[in-house]
Amino acid sequence: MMPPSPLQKTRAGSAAPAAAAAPERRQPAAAPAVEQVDTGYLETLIGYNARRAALAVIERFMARMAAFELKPVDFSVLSLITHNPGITSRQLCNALGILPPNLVGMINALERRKLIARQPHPRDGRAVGLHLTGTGRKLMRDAERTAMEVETEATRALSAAERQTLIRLLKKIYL
Amino acid sequence: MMPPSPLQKTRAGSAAPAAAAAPERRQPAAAPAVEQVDTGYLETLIGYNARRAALAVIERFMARMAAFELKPVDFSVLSLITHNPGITSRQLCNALGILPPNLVGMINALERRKLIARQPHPRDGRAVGLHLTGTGRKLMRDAERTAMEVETEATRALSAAERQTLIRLLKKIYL
DNA sequence: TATTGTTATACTCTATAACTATA
DNA sequence: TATAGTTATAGAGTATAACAATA
Repeated sequence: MMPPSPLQKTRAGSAAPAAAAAPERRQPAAAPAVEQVDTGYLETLIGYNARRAALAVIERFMARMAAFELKPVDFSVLSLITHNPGITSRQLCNALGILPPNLVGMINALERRKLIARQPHPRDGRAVGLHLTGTGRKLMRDAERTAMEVETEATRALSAAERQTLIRLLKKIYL
Repeated sequence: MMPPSPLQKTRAGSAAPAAAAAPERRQPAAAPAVEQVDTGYLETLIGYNARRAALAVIERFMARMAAFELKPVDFSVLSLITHNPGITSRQLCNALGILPPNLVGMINALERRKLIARQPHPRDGRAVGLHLTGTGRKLMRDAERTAMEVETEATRALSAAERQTLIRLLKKIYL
């Protein structure tokens, strides 16, 4: 997806030593060169850190879910259908922040793969209820187990308590 | 950017009560309707929470930075140049996970706005050092102050200690 | 009149191949 | 030969307008 890059840290405020190999010569007032990139300032920002962390986890998630031919958004859609049988397209859009025109293709593709089936909505003739097929249920059992494995791998550096804390604090940001 | 949607919570595992208004009638084996979308399962996943949180903060960030005509990536680029005068395009790409072809247009646009200037690299004839202009420095003083205000707004629900903890845990995920 | 699902379409973001000039 | 910067271009993701069917 994106080369995450080591992001080596230096403490902020340093003016970058120009030439490490020639310490004796007085340099003219030339443009300095950067030896080690200082990302200290950006790393103080919640948005920067949250995005980097999300990308790191999602990259790992994508690698593992490729076996099921599921992108993160496909997994999210199937997961919501799994736990909300009969959910409508509109409800999916609202829950996931997807615009209706962009969901149509995903739903059609999942239906072509026989993972989901459309059924008439019991009380609203405009809406269509979405349901997993047997094949879909089987796939999602495996996919959700894999998702849990990804969780374990991605949060390997965290204790169980830290993992709980992280999720609690993230929810306080976006809820 | 994206309607974040309230994301009302219900506890997981419920099979969705079909008709709230007609409790007496025995319903035929029809497709159920979903009254309240249950996102409980997705909310147990770090990737989901990190992405939602990142989008929430970035949305707020974009709204405030529009006054400076800076998108998040522009701010990141200018901020790295600010704290690393003489940084090269390649170093920017590595630090931010941007592919070189996609950085060219951004750099050109910032140069056209007289916010940055290219200077020859002191030791590598292929590379170009990037520097802020006076205008760029002035803009970034205001922009970084605004970024700090966004931090305060976005983490309003967190204590200072929680904010520190959140950043520390996020770094453990992606570093 | 408002809403669900849909089509068409545009815009942005991200990714790959290939070129040039310098090392 | 390898790397920095660049061009062109393809693909994925996200956005708005407008329509038919139903409420």
